[in-house]
Amino acid sequence: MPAPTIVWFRQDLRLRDHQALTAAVARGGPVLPVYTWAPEEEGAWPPGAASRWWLHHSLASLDASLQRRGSRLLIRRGPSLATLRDLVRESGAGAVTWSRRYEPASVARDAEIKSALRADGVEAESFESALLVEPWEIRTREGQPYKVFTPFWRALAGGPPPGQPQPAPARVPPPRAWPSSLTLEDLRLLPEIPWDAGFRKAWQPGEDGAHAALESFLDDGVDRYDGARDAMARQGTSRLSPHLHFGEISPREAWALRLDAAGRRANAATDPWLRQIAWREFAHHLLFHYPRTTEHPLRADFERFPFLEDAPGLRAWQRGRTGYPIVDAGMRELWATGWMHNRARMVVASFLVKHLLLPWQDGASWFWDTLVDADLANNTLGWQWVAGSGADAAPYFRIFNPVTQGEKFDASGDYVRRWVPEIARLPDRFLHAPWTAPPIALHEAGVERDRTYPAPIVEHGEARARALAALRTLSERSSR
DNA sequence: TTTTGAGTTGTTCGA
DNA sequence: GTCGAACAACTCAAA
Repeated sequence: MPAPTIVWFRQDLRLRDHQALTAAVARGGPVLPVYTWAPEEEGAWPPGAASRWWLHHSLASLDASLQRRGSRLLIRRGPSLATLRDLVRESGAGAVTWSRRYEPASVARDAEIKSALRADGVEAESFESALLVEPWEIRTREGQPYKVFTPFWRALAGGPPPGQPQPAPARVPPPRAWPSSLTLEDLRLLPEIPWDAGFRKAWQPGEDGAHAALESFLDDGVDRYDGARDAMARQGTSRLSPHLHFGEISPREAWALRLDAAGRRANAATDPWLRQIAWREFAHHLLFHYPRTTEHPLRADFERFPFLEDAPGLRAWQRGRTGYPIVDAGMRELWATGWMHNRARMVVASFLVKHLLLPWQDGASWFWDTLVDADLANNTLGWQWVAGSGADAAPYFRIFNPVTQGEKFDASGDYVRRWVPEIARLPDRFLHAPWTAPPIALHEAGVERDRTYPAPIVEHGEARARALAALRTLSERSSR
């Protein structure tokens, strides 16, 4: 009987299309699936509260899936290397397998663990899992990583199609005796104050939930995606991001399942939804190649962008009390459900960086703590893109007008009414700009300026001019 | 090497 | 109401 193999789970909480698991099963001996909780190894970015909530439920789901296949999930606390060594010793395991991660802290840690285990005489093997293509496999002709999405996308869509996803193993052979394990509750991932009621209604973490979400989107939403994804009140998006982040479904599965109405594989070059999957891919590749960008702007001149300090402004933004209904609706959706519509993310991010002139890093930190899909690569790319300091950055003049955005993408007002109920009775034409409503309309809607709902904390025209002036300081000084 | 065209998601202003 | 141009200059990627 071959020695046991340890499968070290991290952000790959699934059984399907899982090469590290498949390889472990193929070795023929018992398999020990383990999760090690080691937030201190995530550098400056240990999982936030919303992520921990998701993680708890996803681990529970993974354990249940393993139990249906004759196995279970071991849970331990880090440090990861010491924990894996303990398990090797306790079980007599001859090998450890895992799925690669690409964030700066993980890359360094995993390399260390791999060489330490090998030095111990234990086989250690990592597998691809989270991406369609490894970050070092796509390069420009110059051999550099892509910094512009469109050519990256052409290279990805024009390259060989991603491999076929593998099925889950029918059975995961257990060891004769299980080593000790913590319980999931021991990790204390769930909030002590029960703020998660909205989360439970909105989400089903775990591999089954991921496939349910994908299938309902493929049945129902994907063909309308291009037109519908911008409407904030509708479920026009796939809502797959947290499932992808935790690896409950692999991008290869998403890619492979994407069939057009006639049942053919969708065309990678033209499918708008596959393009979004490619953005995720792009973000991960960029973070791998430019690990400093979690804190530092990719474009160095933005180091001296004249951001302000404004604690009350930041707090108003976080709490959804800026006086701009579409901004406040987004921020409150985030707080209540751990998620925000993508269009709303752009609007609130632009508002923080351009209207309030607050550092994008402040926004990134808040999103990190509050999003269930908080993902270092996506978060970094998104914020730098909005700030104008990143790859393929928004042109300097792209400053969202929160009123126009609201009128365009929440024309019915359903989104604002849902998340900012105190102004719900305002007529549509004032809903996105309550300060323009005449006193009688406010009165009839039961809105009292500054008491029911705040007046705008900055005036759009002034804020826009101020942001443009701040951006101009960069080009002035650099051209000298 | 040099040149050329392009670059996710916008807004405003004036005709 | 609709439309097109202007809004910095720069960097990237490929020819």
